[in-house]
Amino acid sequence: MRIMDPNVRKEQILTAAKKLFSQNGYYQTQIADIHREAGVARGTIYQYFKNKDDIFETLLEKLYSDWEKLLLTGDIKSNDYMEVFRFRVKQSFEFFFRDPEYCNLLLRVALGSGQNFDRIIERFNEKLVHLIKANLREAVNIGRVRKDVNLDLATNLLGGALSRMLYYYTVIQKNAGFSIDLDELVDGYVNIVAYGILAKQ
Amino acid sequence: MRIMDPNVRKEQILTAAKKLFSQNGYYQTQIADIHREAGVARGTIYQYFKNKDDIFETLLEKLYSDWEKLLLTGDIKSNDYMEVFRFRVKQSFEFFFRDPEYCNLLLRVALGSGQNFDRIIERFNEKLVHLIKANLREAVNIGRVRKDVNLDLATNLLGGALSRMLYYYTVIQKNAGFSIDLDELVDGYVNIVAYGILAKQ
Amino acid sequence: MRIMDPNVRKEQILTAAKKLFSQNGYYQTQIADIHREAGVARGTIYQYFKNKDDIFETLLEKLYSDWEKLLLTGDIKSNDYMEVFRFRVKQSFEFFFRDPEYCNLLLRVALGSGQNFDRIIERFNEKLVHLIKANLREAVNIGRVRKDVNLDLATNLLGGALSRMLYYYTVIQKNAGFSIDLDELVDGYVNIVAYGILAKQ
Amino acid sequence: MRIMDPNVRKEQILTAAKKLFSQNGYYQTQIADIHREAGVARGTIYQYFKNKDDIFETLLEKLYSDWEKLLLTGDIKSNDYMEVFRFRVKQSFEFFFRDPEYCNLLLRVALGSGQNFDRIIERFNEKLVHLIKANLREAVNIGRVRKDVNLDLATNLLGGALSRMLYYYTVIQKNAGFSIDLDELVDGYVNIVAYGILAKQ
DNA sequence: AATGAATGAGGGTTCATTCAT
DNA sequence: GATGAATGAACCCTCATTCAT
Repeated sequence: MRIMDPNVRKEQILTAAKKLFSQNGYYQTQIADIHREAGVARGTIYQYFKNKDDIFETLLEKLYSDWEKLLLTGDIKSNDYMEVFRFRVKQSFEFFFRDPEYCNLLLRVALGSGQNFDRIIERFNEKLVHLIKANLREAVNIGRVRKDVNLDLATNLLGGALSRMLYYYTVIQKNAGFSIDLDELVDGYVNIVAYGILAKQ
Repeated sequence: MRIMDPNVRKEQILTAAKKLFSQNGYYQTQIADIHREAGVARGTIYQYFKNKDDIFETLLEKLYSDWEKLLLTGDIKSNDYMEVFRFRVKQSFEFFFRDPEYCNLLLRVALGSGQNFDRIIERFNEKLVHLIKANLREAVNIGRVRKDVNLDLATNLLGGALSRMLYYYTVIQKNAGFSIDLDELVDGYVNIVAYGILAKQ
Repeated sequence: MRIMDPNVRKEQILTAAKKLFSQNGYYQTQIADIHREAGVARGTIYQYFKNKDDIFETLLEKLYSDWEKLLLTGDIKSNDYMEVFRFRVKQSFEFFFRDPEYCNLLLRVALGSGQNFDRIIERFNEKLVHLIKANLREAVNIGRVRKDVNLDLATNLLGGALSRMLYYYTVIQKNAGFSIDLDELVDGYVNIVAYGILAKQ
Repeated sequence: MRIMDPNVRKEQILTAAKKLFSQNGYYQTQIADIHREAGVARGTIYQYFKNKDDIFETLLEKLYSDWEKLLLTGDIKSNDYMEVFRFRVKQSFEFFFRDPEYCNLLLRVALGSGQNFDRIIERFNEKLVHLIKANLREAVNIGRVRKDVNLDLATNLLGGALSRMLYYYTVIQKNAGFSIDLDELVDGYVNIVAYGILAKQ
């Protein structure tokens, strides 16, 4: 029994929980697993978290606020809409590449864990949608994006494509041991989204 | 309750299960809920299914085979690659519009239900990826699609965009009571994917 | 595993619970004790009762309704107020002599088990108080009881004396193996209450 | 928190415990509640008390010794048995009126807290019974009390009546905000016990 | 002496599955 | 085949107590 800085201890538990939730999902991760993985007594967990839900929510809240922070910082000054867009996309890739467990947690586990966490997921969604849609709208206004694109549709298309790529390249491929060139990915994404896949005639 | 045609009875159970799994997720749906919803005794369920997993898997297998059947039938003869692509996309929309519960089941519930069903999910994925990738490859070969697109990347991009749109328009919007013009959706999707979002300069 | 008439099974559980609650109190009786005593699986208990509280409450409700039934039946026709009073007192003694566990449950366990069951205890109290007080009031009106007795005070005095005697003679003495003459007890109680303890001068 | 006179600290804890035990009962009062209420660290409690039981027992012992002290002091010299009896009863009322929490603790909480404290409760009982019975016996001997009263029965009757009145007037009525005239209560009690409730014919 | 983080045995409850009817 | 009562492993959470600081 070693007394420890409460923040460190809390982090210790969260780290274990993140790993296990990400690996096995919410319902297939037991409190017993977490306390074992964290090297902490079972009861200790309940000094830092109200219950299992609370751990999971804390993880998601942290993910959300980290992401939000990222979006606020490191802004780019450019007049080219595509440049800005490219920057944002790269940021997201970097963010999730650094922490694939987060990626898995958000894009798979939380999504499928039932209505308990719908509210939180919704917050992510809204933020993402808002971000893309607002940018798109502006780009339409300045004539950079075609006037005939349906904003809602485009937003979902871009968002879905991004999510899937994040998931694929950070979770699936990385697990398989592939090394990936970030810039290549981002370029690939932006390119298709911008110009489509068709060859020029 | 009367004795009944085994197939009908099985269907009865599956229908109830689909509704509940889709609504509440795998772990938050109890056998008790299913038998109540199906109007069947608790024990009866175990005469048609080995266990809870089996029900869920059966549902997914059915979804898979229905989808496969769809892909085989109603083929289109056209020399235009985009025409074929458009046809396929519309098929998918139609398929999931007809049965939003399936859409939810596949795109949310199964995805987030842990490793138990990874194998099945993987089958879907492979099929979808193969479908898109094979088509893309051919399109590249015949010069319809740019040679510089990364096939893997494009596949994930197209697939992710499609999944998200399916989920958004069949589950989210439909619940909100919106009526949706299918052709508009498909056109929107194909258009962006083909030509990108940028305005011509 | 023997399937059994649900009412019998429920009674089986209640009987075990009554014994244990009465013996050891609410908090010191575990569900494990009850299912063992009842010769029933742990989970079975939850098919008949929502939770531990529910078992206890059911027991008290049953006690209450049995008692109520008793009070309604077997009425006596007599013009003598003391005769009626005597009859009621004897009824109560008989009731609790027949089931000392009930007596213990009500007069000790429920009373001391915290606010959870206050509402139910209160019901008993109100009924008892009402009963005594209403009778007293009438007896005052017809001039059988002194006009200068404070009704509230007398009610509590009579009730408290009765409770204590019930508890003493049904729980304590009976456990000690004494055999008791009911009529003697009732006479003793009524006599003191009616004429006091003082010798005539 | 500063280091403090051990007796003061102990008192601090006991005061908090008394309030909480009296309010919520033994099992529904947690050590956490007590240390919070006492404004003392959790561990500190265990420097003054062996365990939770010990706190409760200390409280009861204190109650017992306070009561004993009361019985020894302030004696009355009178040849009239009823005068002495009246004095004793008034003493008890005063004692519990001054400290309703004690009254609740003894008459409800301790009574219902299971066998752990039976021994202590028994001591109270014995003392009370002895007191009443001894006095009664003497009163019988000097011809003040009827020879035909059953001593055991009368003792329980008088004790039970007194307990209930104490509880009713110190806990229930006081909480309801009634102000009560002590002498009236005592007179009422003694009067009924002495002369009964019946009107003289 | 005082603190409060850490502990873990223990208890209530859930729920998939079995099986006597 | 159909039923639903019975089962008990499994899991979350509480809380009295300990002990390093």
